[in-house]
Amino acid sequence: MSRPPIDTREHLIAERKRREKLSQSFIALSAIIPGLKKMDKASILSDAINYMKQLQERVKKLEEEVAIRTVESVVIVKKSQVLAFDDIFSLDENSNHFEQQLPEIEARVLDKHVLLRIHYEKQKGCMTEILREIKKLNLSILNSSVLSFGSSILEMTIVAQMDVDFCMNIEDLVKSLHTSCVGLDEATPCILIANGNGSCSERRIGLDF
Amino acid sequence: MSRPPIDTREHLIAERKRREKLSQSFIALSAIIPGLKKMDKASILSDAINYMKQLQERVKKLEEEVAIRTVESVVIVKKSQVLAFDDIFSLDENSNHFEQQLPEIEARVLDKHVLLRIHYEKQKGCMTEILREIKKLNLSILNSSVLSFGSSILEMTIVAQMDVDFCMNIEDLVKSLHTSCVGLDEATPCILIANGNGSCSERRIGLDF
DNA sequence: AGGAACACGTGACCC
DNA sequence: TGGGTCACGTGTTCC
Repeated sequence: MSRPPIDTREHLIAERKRREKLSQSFIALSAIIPGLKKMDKASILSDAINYMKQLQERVKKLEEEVAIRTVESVVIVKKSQVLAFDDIFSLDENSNHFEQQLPEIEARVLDKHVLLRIHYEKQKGCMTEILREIKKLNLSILNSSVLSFGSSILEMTIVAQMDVDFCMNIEDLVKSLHTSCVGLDEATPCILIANGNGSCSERRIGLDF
Repeated sequence: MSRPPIDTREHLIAERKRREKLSQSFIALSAIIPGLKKMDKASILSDAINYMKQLQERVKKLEEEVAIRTVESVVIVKKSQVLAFDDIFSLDENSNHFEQQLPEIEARVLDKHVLLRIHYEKQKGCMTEILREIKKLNLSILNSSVLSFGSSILEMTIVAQMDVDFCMNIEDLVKSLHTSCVGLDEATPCILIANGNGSCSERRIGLDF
């Protein structure tokens, strides 16, 4: 208490500066709050609080959503393929460079079901071979579809159920199928079946599906 | 100017209340700003401003990312997704969050052929509606497949041929179909058809496929 | 009118 | 010791 009022002038202008600074901050704050009608300090503060809480919740929700979408999106594509995606965009979309990264395999799991999608180059008997590989992995095929895309590409979609002794994780499943698909490029034993009408049909050995 | 200082008391306590209210607001504001060290008013305000701007930018970026992940397909994968792939494997693969990001649409082109893959939640009539949308876009459907995945998800694969007047790029095609799929969530006109045997079947209006 | 909001100058307090 | 911050009471202005 009791100080000599010598520096009252300095104190005065210092306090003015401080107030001015605070006022500017209030204005700056009000400027970034959307939909602010009342511009008095109390309103600015309370609206800032509400708006900030809204933003925080929104960020939280969006982050959760992005995390979810990150996990789910594309599920498991091989890194070697993924890294090649950048090149795709520099190319003409109508050109068919897709084959160069085939086969492309994607898997996703829902409870005991597995959805497999295999995009690959047509080869004789490859479809049955793949189904066979899937069965080997303790998956029971529920239904499947094979669509021809262009003249040389197949789009195969399979829904399968995990058998009780299925124990692979999804990544290994994809890797295993990928290996199997690539292995099809090498010679695989075939036999020719006489159809009785004079023609022949090709058939793989040991097919049980 | 110059008012009789009759009501100075009321004025005094009113001003006190006002100040108290402002102080409380400052405290409340400071409470929701993370990492705030200095608690003086100037710091609270400026930190609030900075933090709020950060939040706004973050929301904007996250929204963009979610939009990208929603609209874009696996083929048209953005780099931001690709870079996140490493994280996928550290998460629980068996959780089924898939429904939350549906529909997922993928398109790829090969000469005049288009391969469409639509992964989405089952809804009455959605399949025919989607086929109809595809036709609207000047695409002739060559063949299609619908597989049920789990109890509520459909995996639809379609190969279509571009009509002579097809002129969309692949990205717009995906966006357009996405919009259509999302639109199916809202009410779409249906009529009930008497089957003659006393039962009824639901049918969409205006189907031409 | 009379309530509400503001800026001001000042005394006190704290590193 | 000062530079920075605060709360206070007051005068003024606006609706």
